[in-house]
Amino acid sequence: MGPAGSEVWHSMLDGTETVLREEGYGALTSRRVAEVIGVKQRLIYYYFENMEDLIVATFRRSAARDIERLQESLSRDLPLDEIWERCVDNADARMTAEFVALANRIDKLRTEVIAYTERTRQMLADAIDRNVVSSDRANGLPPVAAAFFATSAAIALHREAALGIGMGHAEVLACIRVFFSHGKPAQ
Amino acid sequence: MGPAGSEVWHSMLDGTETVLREEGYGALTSRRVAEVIGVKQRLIYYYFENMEDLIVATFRRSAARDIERLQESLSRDLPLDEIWERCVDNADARMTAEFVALANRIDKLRTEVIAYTERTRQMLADAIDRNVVSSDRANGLPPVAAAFFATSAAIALHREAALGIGMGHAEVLACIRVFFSHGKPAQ
DNA sequence: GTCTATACACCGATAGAC
DNA sequence: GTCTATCGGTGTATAGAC
Repeated sequence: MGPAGSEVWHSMLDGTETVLREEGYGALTSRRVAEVIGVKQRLIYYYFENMEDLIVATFRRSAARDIERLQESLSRDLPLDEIWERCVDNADARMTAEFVALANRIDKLRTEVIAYTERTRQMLADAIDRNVVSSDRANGLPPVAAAFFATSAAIALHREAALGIGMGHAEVLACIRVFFSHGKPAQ
Repeated sequence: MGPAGSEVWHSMLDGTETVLREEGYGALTSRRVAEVIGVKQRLIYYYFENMEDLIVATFRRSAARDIERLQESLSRDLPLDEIWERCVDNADARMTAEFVALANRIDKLRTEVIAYTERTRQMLADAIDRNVVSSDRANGLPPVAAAFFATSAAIALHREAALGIGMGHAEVLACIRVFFSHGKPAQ
């Protein structure tokens, strides 16, 4: 077994991300990852016991980075609209969708995806709760629902944009910006 | 080539839907579809030139049914909340997500998915426009954005439920019900 | 119309040289 | 650590009997 955390190890995770993002999980094979990063297929199995382990490791690294970045945004008490910008501009939305699809048949990955989803939803809901003025809450939109709508919209926006659909996107972005700009300015 | 519209032809589309819904597009193979409907794999290629044709035919039939059902709901001037119930209770939401994933790599399918998405969004937006009272529109939620939020939320609800995530779902459903129950009663 | 049988490509994973 | 070579399985798609 090759060393986890080494340069080659990281490049294998990079290759996995690239294939997932650009070609989807149907193209995610050990041969394809090896080709993308310029090594021989056999080497994948020196660093990982099997493909599932490689996939789980890739998601773990990606999720850890995401949560770290989100925490950093929140700790600096950024205005909500900036947090939203970081969510929707996240180029990994397509990749995340592929991970979710894979989670339906890889048990170890499902556990990770569930934990990541619930963790980030709670973080986003807490941030909304701390920052959104009460008039918005009077509209009957609890923070956790706002977090859900925002992330599900972000995912759908990316998915449709990838297909070439733009209908209603401008209106949706405008609505979310208005909602998130109702946050109190950083104390 | 076997006759399109025959009993066997329809059962092949049924099998494709079943596999997509229950196992995802990673499991969608000619062998699997044949097994599910109880015929030999060779027969698939008597009725369809290749797998892509089978997939496109399946989506076409499913989309046509969806639009017909939506039209029927709208023509009877059902209250909005009933239309929403039909959307979110639609057992095909999982299947639709798999079609979208497939559309990223099957050109003929992408065209169909785009047309279907834009058509149903317009229909839903029009229905909202006709039925939602003006106080809701004053909140800054254009009909097309409401249609987008509702469908993206419905998709995310199904996707997360399939993984075993339920966080915030009750709040989201309550919000949508409240919004849609603001519709005027059928004239 | 439906079948058996099969060609060929590519998959995950492993043996073993260097 | 990285390689060549290969096994068994499974995918799409086709040949040809009945």
